[in-house]
Amino acid sequence: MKVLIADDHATVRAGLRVILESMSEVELTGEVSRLEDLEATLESLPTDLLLLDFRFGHGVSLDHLPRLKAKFPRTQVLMLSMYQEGTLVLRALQAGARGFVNKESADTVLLEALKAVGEGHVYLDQLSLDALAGQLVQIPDGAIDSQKGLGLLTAREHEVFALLLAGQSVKSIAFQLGISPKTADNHKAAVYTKLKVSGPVELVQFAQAHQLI
Amino acid sequence: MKVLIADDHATVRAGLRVILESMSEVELTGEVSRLEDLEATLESLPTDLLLLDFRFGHGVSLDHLPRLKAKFPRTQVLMLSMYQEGTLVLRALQAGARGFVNKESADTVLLEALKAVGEGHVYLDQLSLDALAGQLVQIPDGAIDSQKGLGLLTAREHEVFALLLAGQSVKSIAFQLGISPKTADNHKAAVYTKLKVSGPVELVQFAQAHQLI
DNA sequence: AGTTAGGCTCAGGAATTTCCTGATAGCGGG
DNA sequence: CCCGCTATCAGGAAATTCCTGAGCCTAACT
Repeated sequence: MKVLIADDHATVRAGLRVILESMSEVELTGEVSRLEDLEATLESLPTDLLLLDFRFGHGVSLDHLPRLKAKFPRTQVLMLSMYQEGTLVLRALQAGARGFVNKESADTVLLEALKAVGEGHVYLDQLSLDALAGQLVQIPDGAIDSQKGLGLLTAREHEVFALLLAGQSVKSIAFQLGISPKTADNHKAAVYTKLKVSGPVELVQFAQAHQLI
Repeated sequence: MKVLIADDHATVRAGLRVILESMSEVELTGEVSRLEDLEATLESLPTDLLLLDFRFGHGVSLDHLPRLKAKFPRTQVLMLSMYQEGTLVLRALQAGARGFVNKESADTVLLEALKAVGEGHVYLDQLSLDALAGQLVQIPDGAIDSQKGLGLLTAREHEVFALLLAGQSVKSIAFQLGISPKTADNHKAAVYTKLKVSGPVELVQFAQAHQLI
């Protein structure tokens, strides 16, 4: 099985190389460090399996996946992600990736993934599978969440919540509502607690998850 | 872990019983052979994991899943299918099932599945995973390039950007990247400037607008 | 009526984060 | 060789967050 590595970071490539060498079926045909070189390399090196960094080249390599798959249909793509890219697993599969493995995973996971994808199967590590399933669920959270989450907010807290989602600072929220910044701050804290979020990022993501945005 | 078996066929139930007995963590609390008895049994027997036949009671048990999940949210459902129900894996996950295993699979697969689902993870056997991925692929028209502000980010800034979207604090980002909090802070500032956002909320919204989450 | 509970308001103060500035070092291209 | 870019670090002022306590009002319950 001819494998090509595509990752910006030399250290990652080196690590992958070591892991791949332990697999007799794998023949590492080359490495690519820049997105610009990827297509040309694939043209010159027939490749069965492309180990593709999720954030390869500046941007999300996902965007290029459909084109790659169209151009090199017999090359299977196994995505490597540095972080927990959660919701992007679905899009990766939709774009034609055949596997998704976090770089934190044990070497054995990567080897399993290589084997599975090489044999024409799909492979997702546990993190990605859980994330994907979470994405797909569309039924149950409604009843529970509306009570455990948004339903708990008081009127004032709802206002603050909405203004926070608009990107307003606590100070300007206080001004708009005609209350003290301290009070607005307290409302924000109450919102955080009730929605079980611990920062603005999670707050927006909560809203996004509940289609409030 | 309290497990309940729901399957029409006595032979299947017997087989499952044997397999389950080999797992020390599992406590088999009961068995249900008729769909009509399922809800009543779940009410009387607190259940962590429901082993549910895909074709339980004449019909597709999938249809009842959303209601079951709403009524017994803490009960995780592991679906057992007799045939290759391919296209239905997606619907099962959407309906709230946490796992899908074919009865043809080896006993070890079922045990793995039980363990994973019991620990809060999702489990799909190879057949189901492949089927699911097949369902999801959609090779779209043109590759979408979302490289407006993103292209401006350096590699390091991309990493920081990704970690910020994961809700991490600057401090923990610094720790993960092995750099000073001050440096990470500077990277964050650079990201803000280049993406023309002025706070975490706008940052997440930028990501959302560019389909990065 | 009295009591209790919950919501809204405010603020003190410590800890933390942000924001701006300056500075050093490596690396690659002209 | 110098210049620009990147990565690194840090100082210090300003702002924000986090935790805590507290007063007031209304609604509900006894």
